[in-house]
Amino acid sequence: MKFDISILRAHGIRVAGALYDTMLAHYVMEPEQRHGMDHLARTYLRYSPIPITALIGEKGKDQKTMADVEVARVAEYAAEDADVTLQLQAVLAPLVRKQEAERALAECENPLIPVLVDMESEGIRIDSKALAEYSKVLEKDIAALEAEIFKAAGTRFNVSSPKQLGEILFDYMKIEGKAKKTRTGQYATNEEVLTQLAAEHKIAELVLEFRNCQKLKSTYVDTLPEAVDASTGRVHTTYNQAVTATGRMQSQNPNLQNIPIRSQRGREIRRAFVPRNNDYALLSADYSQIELRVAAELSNEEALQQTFREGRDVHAATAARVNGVELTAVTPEMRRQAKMVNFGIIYGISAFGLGQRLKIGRVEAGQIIDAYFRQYPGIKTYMEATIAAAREHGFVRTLLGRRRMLPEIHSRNATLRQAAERNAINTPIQGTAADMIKIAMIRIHAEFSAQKIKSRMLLQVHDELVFDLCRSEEQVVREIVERCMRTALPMQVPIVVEIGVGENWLEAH
DNA sequence: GAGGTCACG
DNA sequence: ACGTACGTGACCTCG
Repeated sequence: MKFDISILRAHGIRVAGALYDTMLAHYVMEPEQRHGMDHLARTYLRYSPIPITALIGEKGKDQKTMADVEVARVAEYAAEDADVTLQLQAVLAPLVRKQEAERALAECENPLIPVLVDMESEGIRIDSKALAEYSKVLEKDIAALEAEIFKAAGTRFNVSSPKQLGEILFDYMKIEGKAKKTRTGQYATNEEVLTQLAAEHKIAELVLEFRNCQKLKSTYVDTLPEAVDASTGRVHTTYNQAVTATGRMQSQNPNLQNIPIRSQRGREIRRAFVPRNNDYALLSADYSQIELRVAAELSNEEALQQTFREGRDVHAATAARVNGVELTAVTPEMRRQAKMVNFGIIYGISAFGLGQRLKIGRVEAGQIIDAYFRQYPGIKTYMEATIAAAREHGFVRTLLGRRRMLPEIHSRNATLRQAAERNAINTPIQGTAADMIKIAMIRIHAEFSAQKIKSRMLLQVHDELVFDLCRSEEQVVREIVERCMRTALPMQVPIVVEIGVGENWLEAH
């Protein structure tokens, strides 16, 4: 457990119990300290005989304010020797109020706690047999690739060691004069470098494929079956709800938010995520282009909003505008560039960064950005206003009021300062999308309970929710999930949710 | 435990 | 001259 109990002592608080209010921690503690608290709080809730509603406060008649909730806590805690939470509340609640973060706390984070408790307890079923077979396939591929690599190199070495690989490629084989170095002076052998080399040198291609197989095997195929809980037969991840800088969640031990999908070899792993039994299927619900829609909303950029209202392909529409051509004249290359620019906007664009991604010069990238800002002036205004606000206050907020402090915004070091400026632009966008899906999760969970739905929410992957779908409930579950996700936050821009159902996670997409 | 790499949104 | 696209977690090597 990473949590350091000294934080309690620092506040002059006697340590008598473990429970703590996750979200209060979010606003006043460092990430390292929050991490442990977050886990402790939910572990406690899962095993506590005290009703959850008593711990987190029930919306309703006589529990309307935070102070009211405290009354309920006092009663429950009187029987326990657990005054830590209470005493911390006294110290921290005024801080939350001072930060005007009560909405994020009351509407989002606190009610989310029991939802996550249920999701973690529920777990997800995986097909360990299928993974074991896939492991054998990968093992053979890896052995064959390794043999070919040794042949191409003319020597044996540890292909998994970036240091050894770099020395073989650039010193022993001398395949390239101008080898890139990493920060520490070692040869860089990452995907970008190897892809460059692959055109001329077969060995680079082989190493990329070796790495791909090795990654899939060691991180997913061999590891997931080991994570199956002996008593439930399912994989139970741990979610941290209040650790990241933006308000997104994390999944760990194992991380179920980075299961492969982009490569053909990788996406096969999703076939091994299966429903609990034959009466169930998996349902996946995705927000479409959520961060770009949030950006259009926050910036009040009329043209971008209009594109979404008309339900058009936003990247193609952007390409048409920026290039000054008809929609029908947009080439795939133009669309690809426009997509990169749209992503760049969300990340807090820079000419250098865009140029690198598009493999074009900084000046040319700058011209594309200028053209973009001419077409979408609201985006430009929004970026400037956001940075100005960050400078004034030292922080930025999401729609719900979640804060991110940005002390580096005043740094004399340009690199640090510019990074803070990109954070200022990105955080309200990424964080508001995070607020939105969290609220959707709370409402879906509530409606499932009220209607005694047997289907269960299993996973959250930032803009996607995955459910064990009881087949007889398909219609009603589709309706609840789509509506709760679409309407979680009131927005001018239409929110679109795409839903798929299948025999496994891959087919549900 | 740091560094490098790579899986995801 | 420098050097960034934003947010994460896990695995492997190596000192």
